[in-house]
Amino acid sequence: MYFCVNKYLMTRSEENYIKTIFHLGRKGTQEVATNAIAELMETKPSSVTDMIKRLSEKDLVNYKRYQGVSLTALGNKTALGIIRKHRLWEVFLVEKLDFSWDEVHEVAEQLEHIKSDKLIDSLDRLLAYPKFDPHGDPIPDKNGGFKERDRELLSEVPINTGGVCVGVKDSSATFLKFLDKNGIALGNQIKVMEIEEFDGSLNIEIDGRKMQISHVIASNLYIKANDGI
Amino acid sequence: MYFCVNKYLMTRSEENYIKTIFHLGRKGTQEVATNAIAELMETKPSSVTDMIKRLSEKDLVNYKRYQGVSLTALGNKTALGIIRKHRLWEVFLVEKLDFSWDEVHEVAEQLEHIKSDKLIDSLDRLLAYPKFDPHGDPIPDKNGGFKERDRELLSEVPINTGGVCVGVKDSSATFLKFLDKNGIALGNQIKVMEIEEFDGSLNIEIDGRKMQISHVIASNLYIKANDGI
DNA sequence: ATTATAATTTAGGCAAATCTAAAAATTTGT
DNA sequence: ACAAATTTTTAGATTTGCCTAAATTATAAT
Ligand SMILES: [Mn+2]
Ligand SMILES: [Mn+2]
Ligand SMILES: [Mn+2]
Ligand SMILES: [Mn+2]
Repeated sequence: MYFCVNKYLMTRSEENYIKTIFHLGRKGTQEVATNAIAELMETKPSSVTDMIKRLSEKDLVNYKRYQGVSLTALGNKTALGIIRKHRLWEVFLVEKLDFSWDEVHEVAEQLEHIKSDKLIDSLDRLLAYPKFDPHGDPIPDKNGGFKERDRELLSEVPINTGGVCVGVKDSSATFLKFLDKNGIALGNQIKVMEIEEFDGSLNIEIDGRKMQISHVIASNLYIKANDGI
Repeated sequence: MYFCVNKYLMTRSEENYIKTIFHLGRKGTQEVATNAIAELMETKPSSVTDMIKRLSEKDLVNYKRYQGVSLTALGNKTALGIIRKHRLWEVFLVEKLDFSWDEVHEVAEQLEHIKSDKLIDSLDRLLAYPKFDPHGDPIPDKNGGFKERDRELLSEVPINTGGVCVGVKDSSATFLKFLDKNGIALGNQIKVMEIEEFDGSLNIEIDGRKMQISHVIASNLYIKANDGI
């Protein structure tokens, strides 16, 4: 098949594999391991091998036995398309249907597989072309254009650093509900006041209010440091 | 399986069969034939038999070999849930995303399978609880409540009858585009002025404008007759 | 009442996506 | 360098959903 724009022929399962490989490929720059895919997708390595072969057949991934897998240009573009849909739907659910940020992911996992360019582009327009999803993750544009916002983990910045909370690393419902309960949200001004040597916990000031958070919490919050004067 | 609320375990294919059986069951009051299902779903009778057995196993349909099939109470409720979703999504596409009424069906066929009560009920609220979809078909409420609007085919009403165009029987893109081209839309006032004996074509007045339409067209337009004084 | 026709079901097979168990290749530890 | 541990792949089975071809049952025609 020459020039196979296979976007519309892909199964849901294939799309989910491509998306997972994309996410795993971002972290390390190297090839993605079969076991890593299996673990993240809660499936068996043998199933992964099967699927990888099919994806390789369709020119979505580069694959050599025992050597791990990586996305081709086509695979990458496909992944960005799915992620665009996922994140736009998440914005829709929050902005238009009053979902909370811990409820959107599950439904977006389904909606991201709906096939219609017109649908997703109209949705984009309805939402006024948002650049970030409810968890602070960037939304690829129509052409897969991606602006990775420059941000740092709260746990990694030096003392006295102030900035805006712009994202979460873990976007599990558990963590998000924890943040809600403690009044931590995207957009808040956060300043690191003190770091406990003993357990790495942080004393922070968040929108003027003082509180203490564990290292684990801090290592799952992204801030964008305030512009130095 | 006792008390199996299987709504969330159903496959897309199963849902499509249930929906088709529902639609076919509405017309004639009797059992639905295997061949009728196969034809409407563009599949083979043997495939239908296969699926019917599975659905029967799950208590969604009543089935006796060679005797046709009908929905159980559970099957009926399931069908109404899917149709509710389909039609609400169609309204969404037209009202919020500026789709035209001939573009919505295909996408709604996909969206109707998204599983989330919260999603569909929020969508219902966003749309202000619409009672009819863009083609004039009634939208079941949360509990499957259905108000079949009383309406008649334009081809069946006597001469001089006037009424509002409230629906289409055929909602194929071809027919809908034809109506667009000829300035016929839901909400128009239509009055039958004359019926040609030769070919059954009708002279009508539509929102004041006179035009002639074939019998085929008239037999695919529903009107609600004006209240007599 | 047979026979012909039509509808439906069965039998057997195939592709996608998964699994378990076993084999093969790679990596690690000494 | 070689054995042990780990990772990955293969082999073979299962389920869903579909197909073709053949058999069965029901219906219509004479
Ligand atoms: Mn998500
Ligand atoms: Mn997100
Ligand atoms: Mn429709
Ligand atoms: Mn409709």
